[in-house]
Amino acid sequence: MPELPEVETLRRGLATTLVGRRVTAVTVHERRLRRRVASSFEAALLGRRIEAIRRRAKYLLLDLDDGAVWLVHFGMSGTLVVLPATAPRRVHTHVVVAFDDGRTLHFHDPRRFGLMRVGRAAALSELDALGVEPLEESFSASFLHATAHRQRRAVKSLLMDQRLVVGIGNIYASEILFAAGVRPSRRTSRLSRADAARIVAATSAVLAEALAARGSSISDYRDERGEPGAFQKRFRVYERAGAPCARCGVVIRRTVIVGRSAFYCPRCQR
DNA sequence: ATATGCACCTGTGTGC
DNA sequence: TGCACACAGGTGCATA
Repeated sequence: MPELPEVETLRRGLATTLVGRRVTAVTVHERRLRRRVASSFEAALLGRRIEAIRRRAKYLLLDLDDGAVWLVHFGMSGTLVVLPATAPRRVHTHVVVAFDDGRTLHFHDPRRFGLMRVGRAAALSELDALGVEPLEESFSASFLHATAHRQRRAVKSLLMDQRLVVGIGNIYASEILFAAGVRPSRRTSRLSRADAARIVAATSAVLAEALAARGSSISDYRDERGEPGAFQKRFRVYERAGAPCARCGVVIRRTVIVGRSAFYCPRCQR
């Protein structure tokens, strides 16, 4: 579910309520997530204080006062919501963590593609092979062009490859390529330096706009207060197959690239 | 080494 | 109404 704008929105919201709070209870109702929740999970969290909350790629990292990190990934359908201690858990609420101010954090994930574990930062292998952050300067036109030039796959698959650049998933890949005027099926080997520059500029513009809208809510995504984002109202191409392009009026198309839907305007994107 | 396919899950919408 | 099927904000492992 969440891509960078959704995870970052959650990070900001959770930071204001959870930093400084101490864990008073941990209940795991279902251990079968993408990886089995370790039997040591509860003990690793119990009694710890949250010192900071960071984001890397689509992962949330909660720094604990003993130096360990509580790592969360949301898969396709995961959410984290802050609720009163009395709130009932839902069918797919798999983990409930209580804090010393009486609030609880519910991890809800119907499809169970999410991840929840605690470990030393250096031992969290999920973070090892991640690429550059798309809103940092290291994601530059020269970097993208050089990387793209060495490969010949569809550019959309490159933008979604977390080993190169992180945080961009299926929604934002289509939206970024529309903003850049590049067709998602374009071979990376045929990207010009100017194309790369437009993709980098479009990436920061689209992600910034999505962050300002507090992310996209199609079905599952909610922020830490249970509120949906608003960027789905501003989709230019995603899930708009058959509708007219807002820029030129031509009908938006859907195609499949590496097994995922891609949406584009056949006139605005070449 | 690099690129694709498929598996992991549940829920929802569509068409017969 | 029931059923089959396609599809959904992701990722990691097997396979070509």
